[in-house]
Formats: sequence, C-alpha cells, structure tokens
Amino acid sequence: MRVIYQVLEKQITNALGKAFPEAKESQGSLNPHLMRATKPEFGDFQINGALALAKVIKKTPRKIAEDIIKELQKNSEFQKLCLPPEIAGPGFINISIREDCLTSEIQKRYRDKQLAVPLVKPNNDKKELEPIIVDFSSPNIAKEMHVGHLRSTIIGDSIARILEFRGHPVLRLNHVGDWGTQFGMLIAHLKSVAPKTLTTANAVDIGDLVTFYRQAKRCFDEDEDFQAASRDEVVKLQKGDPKTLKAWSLLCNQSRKEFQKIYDLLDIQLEERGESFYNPLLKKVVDDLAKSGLLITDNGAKCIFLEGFIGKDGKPMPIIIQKTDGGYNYATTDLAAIRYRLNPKPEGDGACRVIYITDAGQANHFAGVFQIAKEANWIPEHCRIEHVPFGLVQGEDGKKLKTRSGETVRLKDLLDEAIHRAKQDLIRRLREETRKESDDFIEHVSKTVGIAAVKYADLSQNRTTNYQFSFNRMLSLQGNTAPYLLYALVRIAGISRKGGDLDSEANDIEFSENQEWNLIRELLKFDEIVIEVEEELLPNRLCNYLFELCQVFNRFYDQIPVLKAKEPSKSSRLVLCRLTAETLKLGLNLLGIQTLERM
RNA sequence: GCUCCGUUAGCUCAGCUGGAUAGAGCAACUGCCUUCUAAGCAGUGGGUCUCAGGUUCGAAUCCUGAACGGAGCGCCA
Repeated sequence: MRVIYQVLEKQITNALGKAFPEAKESQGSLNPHLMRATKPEFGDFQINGALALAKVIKKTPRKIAEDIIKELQKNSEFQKLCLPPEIAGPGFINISIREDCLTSEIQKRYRDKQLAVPLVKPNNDKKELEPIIVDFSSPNIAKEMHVGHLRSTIIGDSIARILEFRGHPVLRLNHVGDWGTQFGMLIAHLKSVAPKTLTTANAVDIGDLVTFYRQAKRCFDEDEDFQAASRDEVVKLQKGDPKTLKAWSLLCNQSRKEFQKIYDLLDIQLEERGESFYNPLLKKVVDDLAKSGLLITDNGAKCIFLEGFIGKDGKPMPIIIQKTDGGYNYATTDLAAIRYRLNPKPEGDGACRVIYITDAGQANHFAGVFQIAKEANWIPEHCRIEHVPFGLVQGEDGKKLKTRSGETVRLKDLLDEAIHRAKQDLIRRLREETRKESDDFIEHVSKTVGIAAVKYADLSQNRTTNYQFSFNRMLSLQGNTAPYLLYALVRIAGISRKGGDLDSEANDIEFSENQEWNLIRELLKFDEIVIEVEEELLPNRLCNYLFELCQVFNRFYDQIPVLKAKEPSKSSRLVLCRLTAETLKLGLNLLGIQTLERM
C-alpha cells in the first residue's frame, strides 16, 4: 500500500493547497499528516493535519476537515480510490480504500517475487549503486564465540538481508579481532609454554587455545616483564616480522574453522576482514591527523581531545591514537576502516553507508571515532555512518547471562541446547499424537525450530534495550514466537496437501467476508514495513508485523472454510493462502529464519 | 564523580518519532475439536505509562529536574 499512500498524500496536499491558499506561506502547515489508521474502525488511513491547521487558520478543526473533504471529493481519482471520507473525534479524517482497489492490489502482488517492495535504483548522476557495509559479529581470534556475539550476528545478518532484498550491494564484513595486544600476549605466552603451536599447523585445538589465552591474560595483568614482552610481540607483528606473522596466521586459521561451524549452523554468510587488514593504513591515519592539527602528545601518547569527553577525574579524556610504545589502538583501526570503507574504489570500498552492529556499551567509543572522522573531513557529504547499538543478553534473573558456574556461555552450547529442547518437545508431541516420523525429519525440524526460536526471540525485541533470554519462552508454541509463526505456514502447506491448488490464477477473485478483508489489509502492509525497517534498522518491527499477520490468518483459517467453499470463493481464498505463505516465508527469510512444510 | 541508555498490566515486551478509549503475549479464569493440524480461535479480569514541573488544541512519546536500574569512562578491544 506504499504506492497508494504516496498517491493519497499527494492528492491531499493538493486539496489542502486549494482549500486554504492563505496557509501556503506558513511553512509546514500544509502537511496532511497522513498516517495509517490507528484502529480498524477508523478505516485504512487517517489525516491528522486538520488539527494542526486550526492554529494557522482561524477555524475549528472539524470545519477545516469538512473543507478538506469537500475539496478531495472534487477529485475523481480520489473518488475512484477511496470511499467518502468521514470526520471523527476532534477533527480526524478517516479514509477507507475501496474494496475493488484492494482486490486489484492483491492481484498485482500475486506472483510478484518482490511482493511490491521496490528495488532501489542508482541516482541520476551515478551509474552504479554504492555498496552498504554491515559490520557485524566480530568475534576475537583465539577466543570462542560466546553469548556476547549472539545479538550482533543475528541482528547484523537480518539487516544485511533486508538491504540486499531492497537491491543494495551489501558488504557483510566480519571485523574479527585478529590484531593488537591480545596477540602479543598470546604469542609471548605460547613461546614459553608451547612453542610448537607457533610453527606447526593444527598443533593446538580451540579449547586449549582459550586456556592459553586465559593464562596469558593472567600473566599480563600480574607480571610487568611479561607485559613488556607482549608489547614487543605486538610491535613485531605490526612491523611484519615473518616468524611472528607465521605464528599469528596459524592461530587465526584455527579460530576461523571454529567460527565457521557456528556460521554454518546459523546459516550466515560473512566476509572476514579482520583488524589486521587495516594495519598498513594506520600510519597514514596518524600522520594525517597530525597534519590536520587534531593530534596532541600527552604523556608520550598521541591523543585527540574531543569536547564532551571527560574521564573519571573530571579532566578531559583523550582518545588514544598511538600509544607511547608506538602501538596503535582500536580507535586508530576504526578510523582507518572508516577511511578505507568510504574511499572510492579501487583504493577503498566506495561505500555510501556503513552500519556497525555492536553492543550499546561501545556507543561512546563510536561517537568519539565518528566525530574525529568528521572533523578530519573523512566522511563525504552523501555518506552515512551509523552505530546500531543493542542491549545486553540477560538471564531470567535479570543479570548478565552466565552459566551456573558463573562462566560466559559458549554460543555453541547455547544453540545446541535450543536444538535439544526443540527436539525433546517434538518427541513428546509425536508420542502424545501417536505420530511416527523418521529420524531425519526429527533432526531437521528440531534444528530449524531451535535456531529459529533463538533468532526470532532476539530479533522480535527492540534491540536497544537489554534482552532477557529464556529458552522456555522462545520455544513456546503460543504467543509471539518462532514456532507460532512456523505453524501458520504449516497450516497453509496442509491446505495444499489436502488438495488446495496454491498456484491458481488470480484473475477472477472475489471477496465478501470480514475475515477476508482483514487478511487482505494485513497482507498489503508488507511493503511499507520492509522499507521502514530498512530505514530505522529495527527488525523487531518486521517481527511484530509477521506475528500480527499470523494472528489475522489464524482467525481467517478458523472462521472461513477454504477447501469446502464454492467457487469463486474457493480460488479467491486459495490466492490469499498462497500470498500469506509467501509473505511469511519472505518475511522470515529476511530475518534469517528457515521455514518448514510440516512440523 | 562524569557520560550514555533504560523505567509502560503479576511476568516478558510493543507502542511506527505529538493524535481518538495506552496495546500484545505469557500467567489466571470461561467457552469452542465426528471439521483444511486445537501448536488454534472467541471471550473475562488486570494500568497513577517511576515521580515532579514545563511546552500545546492534544504528551507514554518533546524539554527540565529527581528517584531507581544498567553500561561505559588514559595507553585492552
């Protein structure tokens, strides 16, 4: 209905101009404030503009609304599209779209792969679309992925999918932590305790690596000599010492294999481009910042002091660009990354929008880095860089999610448990219903449902707030959960199995029942929702929509017979079933969730 | 201490950027299966939108202040 909305908005703006020529000068007052009706009783859209206009024109809002309607009704195009508008409450205008228009919208959408969501096109002055970068997941080498990576990975993937679906070239970048002090620590430690791991492939497995890392961290915190040795290793690494580089690449490979298992399980594509990639560019970042006069040396470190950044002691807090020992910090890497990503090809990625999916705790860091990039003039006029923050994953006690023994939850364990619980649930149901299914079926359904539940639970929440993780809730068969949505699709597949032709023609469709119109109106909202999510980067809006669509469909399914209806109702209803299935499948796909025919 | 974020039903959360009587889901209670999968549907009860001011035709939404909770804050990322 996005197109209808746009047409209406234009018509109403025109009508306003004609009805109130005297209001034209005062800016903004001719905005119709057209929006989707807040309740079904109010029709499809409502105009709120009459209320705001009352201030400018000295008439009551209801009188103004009357004049707007009079003007609108002179327009035959408007009349073709809408029923006569009604004035309600203090001066709202309620607008209902004519049923034949709704029907023809359904026909247009039927068998349209994009389901009426338009593809983006390049600007007039450019031949090609510029890529959008989604920077997400970003685990650290030599550590296992843990629950802290869950949200970034899931949310980032969904946002990338939505942008891709709109037609944007998307670079899904995995900015893995493969550089810096942690590596110094690890290599320095391994040199003394397990030197073989630094020269031989596959000499250490990821579990041991994690243990070594912990030991190294402890040494680093307690032993000053070890600190110095670690920093030495970092400097060697950054200077490209061949032995250190070899050791480094062995460690990275080991971790990479482990990450890939998780990404495969989650069905997520990512292009690895770690921090190390930007190493050759760091020196120029420092040099250019120095040239621009932003850099100040403080206690031997090269820093930038920004307005509004104040530390614990109340003194201005620096952002450190180069440490006293010559090493670089993550701010430096992030600055180098911004430059590279926004630089035109082939020197850079030529991106027009860069999206960082990280926890909200890094908001200050990004605010600082973005401000430096802006002051250094590294962000072209037409480009956007955005930090997309999300809240903490908490346990059911409201505290940061931990295992019973108080350790960080490994992502692999968490996903396995979701799948395991989905499986137990499925087996119990099969027993209760005395159904028999193959082992393959059980494995496939449990995996799909388990992963879907984890993803959907995360995505369906407004990402900015903390999120309370609960297996029981996310796997529940009722309510706003993945299993509920998947079940709606299974019901439609059931209709098809029982002989419903979900591939019939939509030429002669006809509707009469309330529940049909409710479903039609819900289906037609899809395009607006996708575009809104693309702009706001809030996938929970899409989840919310899909949940509502399922509720409307289930009401329809409960109250309206499909297979037993006479023609043309039967075919018309089958068209609605198919369109519902496609909308759900596509919607879930944009969330990175796979669907099922039976469950 | 400073900065950022949050506070909506017993619980978990929406609330589309200022609109009509604040909405879902869980939990509780009442109905509905010889019927396309009841993993569903229909219904009932449940609210000082943390508090106090302000802005205006109109505030959960915007501004100021307070309380409570969370996160971050100099050479880790």
